[in-house]
Amino acid sequence: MDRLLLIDGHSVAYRAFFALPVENFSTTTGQHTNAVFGFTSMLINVLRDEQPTHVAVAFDVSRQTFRTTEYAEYKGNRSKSPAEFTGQISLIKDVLQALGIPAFEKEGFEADDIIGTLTTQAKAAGMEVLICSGDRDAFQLVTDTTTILYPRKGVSDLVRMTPVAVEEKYGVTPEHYPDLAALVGETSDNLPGVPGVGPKTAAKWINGYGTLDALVADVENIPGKAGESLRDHLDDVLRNRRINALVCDLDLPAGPAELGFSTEWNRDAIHEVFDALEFSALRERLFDYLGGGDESVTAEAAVDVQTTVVASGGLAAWLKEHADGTPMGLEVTGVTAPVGARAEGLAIATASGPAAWVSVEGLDPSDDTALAAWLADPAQPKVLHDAKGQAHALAAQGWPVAGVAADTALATYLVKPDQRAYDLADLSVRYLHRELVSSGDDSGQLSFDDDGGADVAVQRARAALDLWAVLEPELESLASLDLLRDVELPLVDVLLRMEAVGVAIDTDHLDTLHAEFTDRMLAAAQDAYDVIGKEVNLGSPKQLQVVLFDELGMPKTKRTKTGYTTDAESLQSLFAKTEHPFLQHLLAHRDVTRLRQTVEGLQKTVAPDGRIHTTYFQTIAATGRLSSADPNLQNIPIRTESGRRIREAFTVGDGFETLLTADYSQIEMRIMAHLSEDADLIEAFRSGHDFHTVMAAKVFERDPSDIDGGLRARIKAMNYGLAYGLSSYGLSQQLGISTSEAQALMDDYFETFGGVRDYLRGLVDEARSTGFTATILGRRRYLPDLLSDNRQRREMAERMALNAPIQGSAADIIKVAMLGVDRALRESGMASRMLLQVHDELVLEVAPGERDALEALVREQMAGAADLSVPLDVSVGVGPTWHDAGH
DNA sequence: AAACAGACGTA
DNA sequence: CGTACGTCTGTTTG
Repeated sequence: MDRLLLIDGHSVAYRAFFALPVENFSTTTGQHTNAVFGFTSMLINVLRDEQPTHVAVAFDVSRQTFRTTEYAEYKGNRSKSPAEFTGQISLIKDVLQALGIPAFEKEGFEADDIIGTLTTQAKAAGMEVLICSGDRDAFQLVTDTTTILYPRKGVSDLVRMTPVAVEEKYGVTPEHYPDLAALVGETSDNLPGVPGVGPKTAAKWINGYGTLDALVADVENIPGKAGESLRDHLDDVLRNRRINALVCDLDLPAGPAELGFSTEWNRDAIHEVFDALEFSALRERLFDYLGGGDESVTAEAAVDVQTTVVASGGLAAWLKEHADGTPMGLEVTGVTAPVGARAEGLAIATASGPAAWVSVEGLDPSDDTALAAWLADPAQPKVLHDAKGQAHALAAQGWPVAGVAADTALATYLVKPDQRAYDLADLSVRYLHRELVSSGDDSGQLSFDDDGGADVAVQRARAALDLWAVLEPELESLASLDLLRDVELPLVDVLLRMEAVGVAIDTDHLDTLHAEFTDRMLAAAQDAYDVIGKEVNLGSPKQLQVVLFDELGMPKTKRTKTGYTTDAESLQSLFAKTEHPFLQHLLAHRDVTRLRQTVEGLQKTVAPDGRIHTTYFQTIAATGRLSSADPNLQNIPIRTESGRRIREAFTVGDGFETLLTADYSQIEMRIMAHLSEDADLIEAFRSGHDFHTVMAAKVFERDPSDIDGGLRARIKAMNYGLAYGLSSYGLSQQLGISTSEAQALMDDYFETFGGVRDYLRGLVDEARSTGFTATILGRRRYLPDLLSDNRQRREMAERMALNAPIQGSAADIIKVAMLGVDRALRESGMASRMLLQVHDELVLEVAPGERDALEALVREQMAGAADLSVPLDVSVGVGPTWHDAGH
């Protein structure tokens, strides 16, 4: 049967534009090509996977259509398309022309109308139709023979919208989809729907009445609030329905039968276009498809990989042949968490093509030995993506890893620290222009994985290796190669061991706390209910708002997106005004509920060894800090007495003498002193007296003995706020003083510490001109928003620019300290070990008899982690629990 | 079931 | 209207 593929060119190109970062797709002449790349990539995939016999692409011409005449605000919310996008549409048309695919456009109409018309004609001619569009209006065309390929995310993930799929998703048949859309509205087209009517209600109505017309005819009898709302907005609905109906009888220059698609291409034309776009990888994919037409062609074919599935007893020989001291990509599959880690398979890829897959199960003893030796050999460089988890898996099999020459997740993090995720498949597309076959492909019908993920793992191993080849010069040009090699990479091993060791937990103590907090929670809730005479869900801000502002008539607090805040600070101030006892019980309930939650969370994560093993993430925080998760041990309470009792549950483990904590005092202000070279600030630290008092004495020009608690508190708040880009408003809020007083305080402060003022100002200025900030170790953070027209974004970026070098340098320093402590511990042969890092604090477990030596070692390594113009002060505490060891 | 919002713990 | 995080609960959306 004939099969017609219709593509909404604008919609797909626009999706591609936002799915692929524009900065990674440009020609040497500076032409942006991300949208062209994404569009072409999708086109090739669909041609390959769907094998259409006829193809056409439809484009929008301009914004002016019969729809804007009907309703001037149609798509009125759409901002102008970005400058980088304009121009790419015409390049897409060049690609289409080279491929002999017709492009349609029609003045006054949208691409969807062209698609509607061609679909109608094709159906009449008995053709099967596939529509690729990100515009939901097209759903009305879906039938048994017309399917929409709707991009779910990015450009490679297409969902097949069949009649069943549409009905499953929206609860109505495709022909009624526009009825539903008319009721619900379409934000992207700026078509408001009926307020209070969502897809559920709309579907119920339409299915009840059969059609929108029947519903409208009986509109007077629709019950409830929703019915009233419908009557109030009936005109909108009818207008929406007129607008979202596709025109299916346009006069077009060609009909479906004339859209026959052939791969008898003019290869010269294709080469010319792809050369100009610098799409070498895509061209290969295109010609692979042309040449083979074979179902097994995958994107993998674009690189030359010869996978050997290593049979039992064959690994030693394979390694002997291929492990020649040049870097190899490694990917380990299995369980990669600190607890329960297990390696299932390993893929090893060489840069020249040969690759091996080996299954851990049933590994021959000679293979085991050879593999262990290769893994542990520092002279056999390995490149991994996100090595720590994989190293856990290998360690669990008794295979320690050495010679990790690069971790491409860490490398990318140093290049782009603001990205929250570093998925290898994404990076492969971005940097290598290569798609990886994904393992968890739920939409993909073809799964021919009899080697337990061999294909996927081998591709990933190779991708990591190739990615490093791209990233290494990039890091070099950023002067960040040392940071990777000397800090981030060696830190992986330190974190690995900290995670594996974990921290001992007194579970009985946690149980006691849980019982106690539960009692207090129930009591506080009962007290609160008694005051207002009924039970509400105290954990629901929505219900609380009803009680506080409607029923109790309290003054309104600060607005949130959905109402008024009920946060602790606001409840405190409400209590100050009203003295209503409900507020006290509510606050008490919040506090103790929170503590109980924290305890429960900890209880759930205690491993069979009686210890908690957190996971440290090294690529999350844009400033360079670590983060801790599952559980987060960097936010265990300390401020309140009850909270501190939770720290009593973190104890010294069996066979060890005590816990030791060591933290930097005022590290961020010290970094500021060093970087600003402000003489007074430096002197304040060198004096060795109470820092905030000395600072206050300088600002207020008094003797330190004349500084009272109030003055000290003001300067303390100022000191802390400084590196966050504190405003006079923020300072006034914090101190409970007027904005003008706060401003005066800031003025005095900056007059005293002119060097600090100049430094901070220079920081932002420099970041604005270079586009980034840098820490003492050269860790960058890019802040393009410093040039934003939007004031809020710009000011946010300015505060980030103030904070990033300070917070980031502190992160650099403690990372260096951790490496030093770890190295010194191993070199001295001590049995004590590092357990936790909490940004400026380290927690260690002291082996018997090592207490004094360990303290000296830790002090030396932490204080010596950076050479600043002020001393790096370290305070140390010792005790059987984290609470006792704290200070 | 997943995503978002609000709240709140740490440095 | 102060930076950087992670996690819980309730609520809305798909």
